Amino acid sequence: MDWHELMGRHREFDVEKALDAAMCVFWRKGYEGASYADLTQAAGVERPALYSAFGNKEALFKKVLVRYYEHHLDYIPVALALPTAREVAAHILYNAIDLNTRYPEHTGCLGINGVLAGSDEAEPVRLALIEARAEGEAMLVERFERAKAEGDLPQAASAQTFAAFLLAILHGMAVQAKAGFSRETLRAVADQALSAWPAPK
Amino acid sequence: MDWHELMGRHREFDVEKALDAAMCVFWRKGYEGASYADLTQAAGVERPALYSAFGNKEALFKKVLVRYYEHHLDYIPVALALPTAREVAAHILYNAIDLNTRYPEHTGCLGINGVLAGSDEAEPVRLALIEARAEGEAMLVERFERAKAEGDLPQAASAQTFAAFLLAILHGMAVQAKAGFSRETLRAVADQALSAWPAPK
DNA sequence: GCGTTTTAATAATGGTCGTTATGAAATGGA
DNA sequence: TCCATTTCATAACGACCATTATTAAAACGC
Repeated sequence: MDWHELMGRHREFDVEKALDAAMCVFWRKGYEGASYADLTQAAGVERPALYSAFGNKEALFKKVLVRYYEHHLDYIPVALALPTAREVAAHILYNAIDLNTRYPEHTGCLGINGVLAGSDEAEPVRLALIEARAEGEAMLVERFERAKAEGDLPQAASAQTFAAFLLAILHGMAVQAKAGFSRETLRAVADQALSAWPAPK
Repeated sequence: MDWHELMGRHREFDVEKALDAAMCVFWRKGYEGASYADLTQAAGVERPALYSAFGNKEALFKKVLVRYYEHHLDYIPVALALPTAREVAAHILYNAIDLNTRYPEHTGCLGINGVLAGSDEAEPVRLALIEARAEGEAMLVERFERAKAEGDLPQAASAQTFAAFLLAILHGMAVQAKAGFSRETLRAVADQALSAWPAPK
């Protein structure tokens, strides 16, 4: 490699910095929502320079994805080396939480956002969907408060937590269904979630 | 209402059918991935007819969303009326699974897909992301198989199920982070998930 | 310094997007 | 029958999209 650096004009921009800039844009706006104008502006590089360095938009996103796994999902191999499965799960979960909330300008996960986020003019629709889910969540919270009052859930339990947990499972299953998971697998996920449920009384 | 039906030419297409057709398209392709050409073709209606009946693309999606809640999420109020919180959760979970897998041409949830799915030419990227998650899932399955061999997970447990469950939580938390959930709420969700984890030995 | 090779910058390409004039056809009231 | 009103169909609009010719500039080996 690098044999081509011996001749010709040198590249004037930092490839790694440009890749990080592109990652920020994709992380925030998603794949389709990120226009090439956004990417070149964030990288401070003209269009043909990005093309010659990384290929087209799809190739650039895939390079960004590799970098994301190497630089931000490096806690996963660490977790996999832990002694117990519970520690594995805990390590992954807590590190994912940190990653999802560390950068205010691009929350969540690049992989999910990559196809969940969208361009700016789609924001009203995103907000409408978020609001719709929030209404559902509020109904669940109210219902679980009633359950506490009826002794159906322990007094120490948080209705808000149970609602958020249930919604997380629902969102996760929806993403998995989109990814082609079988009904039986989803059923097993749901049963596993229910096994965490406190017994009545 | 309907005062305007007394005069002028009558509408020649069924508004409800057009709304259902638009719902199918949005469900499969997401909001941004669904072009107005897709919508008019699916509805069998010319462009200005859709505009005059429902407004622009955003207004049409919101009308579709209302219809989705009324026609496909009607199991939620039913669930909320069940006697125990566990039954509420179980009813919602199982009905969501059915909804997510009932229609092969538009799997998952309209709400999630609305901002998760995309247009056809973004499919290579979707597949790349799905493959990346599948690799992570495979690593988790392998790790949990080892845990079973080490007595860290019960022999009766399914490593595949635990991996799918953990991924569902991760996906759900990513969606929630994107929706603005606080770090503390996500932490509570993770702890709730871990409370379902079987104890070692 | 010359020639070769690579990058940089400007600008243009074809295509698709969401949205909308425009005018013809149809309907009911007067 | 004629008018007011609404829908229908064709076609066009400007904007933005991802992608690339094209030309100028820079850096090396010789």
